[in-house]
Amino acid sequence: MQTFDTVDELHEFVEMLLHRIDQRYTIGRRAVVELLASSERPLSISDIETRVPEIPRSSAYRHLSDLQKAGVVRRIAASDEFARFEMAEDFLHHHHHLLCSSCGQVIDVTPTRAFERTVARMVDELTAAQGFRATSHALDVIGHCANCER
Amino acid sequence: MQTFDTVDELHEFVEMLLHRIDQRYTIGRRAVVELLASSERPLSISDIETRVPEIPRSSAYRHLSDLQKAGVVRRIAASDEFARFEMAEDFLHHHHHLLCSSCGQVIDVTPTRAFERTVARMVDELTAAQGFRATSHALDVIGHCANCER
DNA sequence: GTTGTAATGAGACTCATTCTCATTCTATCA
DNA sequence: TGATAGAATGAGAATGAGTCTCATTACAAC
Repeated sequence: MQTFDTVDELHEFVEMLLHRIDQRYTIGRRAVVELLASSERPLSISDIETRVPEIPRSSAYRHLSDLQKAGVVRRIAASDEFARFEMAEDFLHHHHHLLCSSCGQVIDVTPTRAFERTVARMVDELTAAQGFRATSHALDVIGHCANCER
Repeated sequence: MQTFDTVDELHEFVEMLLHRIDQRYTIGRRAVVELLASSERPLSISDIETRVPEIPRSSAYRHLSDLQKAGVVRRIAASDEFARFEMAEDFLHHHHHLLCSSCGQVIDVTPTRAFERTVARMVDELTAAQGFRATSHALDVIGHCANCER
């Protein structure tokens, strides 16, 4: 996992990942990265539109898709109909998601080491029999967030 | 978990769940349930359309949504753009999913008891701090299926 | 500065999913 | 058994998230 002391280091690393796939690190992409990196939780397109209204929708989608290809950003399918985006795990601690099935909110939670060791072992078992090569995993807990739970 | 010795018992249970929410168990819904219950893997709408062409798309969607409300069916967001459907876990063993990010295929896998005990404990820890009430969880393993892996 | 290529913005387009509404079924009760 | 009211259905229109196109703009390299 990478850690970044300064925002500049973050941007440098992103730039490197983009360069790998022959992409430039432009103003618009930088704005998206800055927003996602400073956000506590995964953001939907409309969240992004609200907070950075000067980026048009089509560009936002394109930036996210390019950043995803570069391994900077991760797309997650929530329990409601729209996708959400967050920084890839190289930029964050490995974590899982609590999905509120009432309001669609997504909350990040960090697992213990012990748990992740168990998960990794289990994933190996599960996939080996199927000839499946795992690249990542996600544990989603579905339920109701504190707000919706009353 | 329910187990069903005969198809009739399955249908009886589904009917009960539908009645709870004042819904009838009609021919169309029965056909959808029979298809999902006999399928090895989660099905997309176009899978369903192919195998039961006499059910129109709009009705299939409505049946699935009604059956989901009744707790008979579960909708899963795969890595590609379309949703897939399978019987709810009361009708199946508790299981997790391998998602192929190349072809979108979804494979069901059954975890060991030990693993699920660990998961349950972990889920409790994670959610308690957030005031989140968990109703279920899903472990998705993302990677490439045997077919796409060459 | 020029030039070739990549990135962007605006809006058209696609297509999975949902909605509408006229028609058909079905449970219930006379 | 028939009548009737409410529920379910089918066909197609509508919605809207996400993608694509293409004319314009920015940028890197010389």
